[in-house]
Amino acid sequence: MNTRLRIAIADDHLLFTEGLCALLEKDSLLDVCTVYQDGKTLLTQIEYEKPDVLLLDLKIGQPDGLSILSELSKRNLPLKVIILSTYSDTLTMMECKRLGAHGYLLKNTNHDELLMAIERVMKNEPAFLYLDTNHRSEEEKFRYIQQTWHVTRREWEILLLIKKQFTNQMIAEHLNLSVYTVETHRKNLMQKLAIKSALNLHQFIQFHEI
Amino acid sequence: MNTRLRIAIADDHLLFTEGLCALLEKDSLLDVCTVYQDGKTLLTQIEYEKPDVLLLDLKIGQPDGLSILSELSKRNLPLKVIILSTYSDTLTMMECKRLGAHGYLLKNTNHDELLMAIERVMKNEPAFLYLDTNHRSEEEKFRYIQQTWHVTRREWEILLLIKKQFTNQMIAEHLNLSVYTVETHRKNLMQKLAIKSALNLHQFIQFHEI
DNA sequence: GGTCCTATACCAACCAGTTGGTATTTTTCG
DNA sequence: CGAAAAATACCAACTGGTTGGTATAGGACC
Repeated sequence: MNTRLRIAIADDHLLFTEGLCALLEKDSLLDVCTVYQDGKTLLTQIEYEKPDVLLLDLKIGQPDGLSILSELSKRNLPLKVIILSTYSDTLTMMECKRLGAHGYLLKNTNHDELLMAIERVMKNEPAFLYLDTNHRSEEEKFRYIQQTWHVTRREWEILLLIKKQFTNQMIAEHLNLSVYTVETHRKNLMQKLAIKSALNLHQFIQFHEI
Repeated sequence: MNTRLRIAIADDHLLFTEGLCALLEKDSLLDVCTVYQDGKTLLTQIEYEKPDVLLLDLKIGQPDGLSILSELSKRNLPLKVIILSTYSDTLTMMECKRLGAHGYLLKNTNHDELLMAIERVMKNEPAFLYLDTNHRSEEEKFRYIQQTWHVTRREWEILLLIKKQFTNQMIAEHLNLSVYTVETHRKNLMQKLAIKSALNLHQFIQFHEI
């Protein structure tokens, strides 16, 4: 059987969904079967539509994206859910993964990355932003992290040492810096990554397989 | 093809390996093909012996267990490695997992658990002490953790709250205790689990899927 | 009744990271 | 060259966890 993949979109911004439809249907292997503009419709109708992949905007209403995700997971349907979000917020991403999402993309992603993500989830591989790439080189990882969160080279170096459970003091000695400098880098890192504690920073590192 | 599984044992205590052989060969599906008494012999001969499963004592010498593990991982053989260790030390366990071990058992495990672990790794499932059981109930998890590390009921409760990133202050309020009491419980927990920092405690929680 | 375990509580000193500033130098790039 | 970004450095106040103590009350088990 070689029928076209059935894609559903859940987003309450018509202009966005229309654009996305046009984009996706250029691909002869994809078929956008439905657009849901609210959560309630989605939850009542998705079992009749039976899409293969759902592109779900987290900010959809009634109920919200996370509730939908958790409800869909409970139903155990043969459905891959890819979250489309505007925020590159790791904790949200982790929550989505925990609730059973198969992928997580930023809305400023491009056509190719979306297709790749769809391809990946259909092969049962995770498609979480950068998470799906633990085979990339350090340098490639850095470039991705840099592009997404505007992390600088030095901050990246420090991130690698934090990963190794170095304290600020140890990092300072290792890089021949003042502890104050390390504090500053760390502070800036946390601001850029929207992270609130050392623990969350470690979770970020683990999640992104840095 | 339904040939017997070929098991290799690497341990420098003859009495232990002999006992283990006898135990394993009672099972008609298993065949202990080799016993290695040092790391060097293991590394030179294992590719000729081609066992399906290696039961590796971490404390074997020349080179030590962790080096062997890392070397074997690099060679990318069709071989499952189950670590046999005397210590229920989570950090070592995590290190073994990172270095590519497929399982990790304590030497005081029993025949059944060993067979189960072998079965699991042959199905490509991890067999790490308690890790392989995220389908068990909270209560079963507690009993296992309790038996392995002598964690008390109250300490367990507090562990569950630490997992949720509650601070000591929040835990105290939640359980109507003094912060001091929570500190004490936490202190005892860390002593029992041989853990040195809040971060390691969280790693323990994640590793054991508490 | 005595011992052991568990749970509770307290304390001071300490360590590490966090926050919200300021400020200077060096590098990069148009 | 000049502006912006990056890297460096400093500081005080604060939060939260860690260490190494002590101590008491209530059950459980022998």
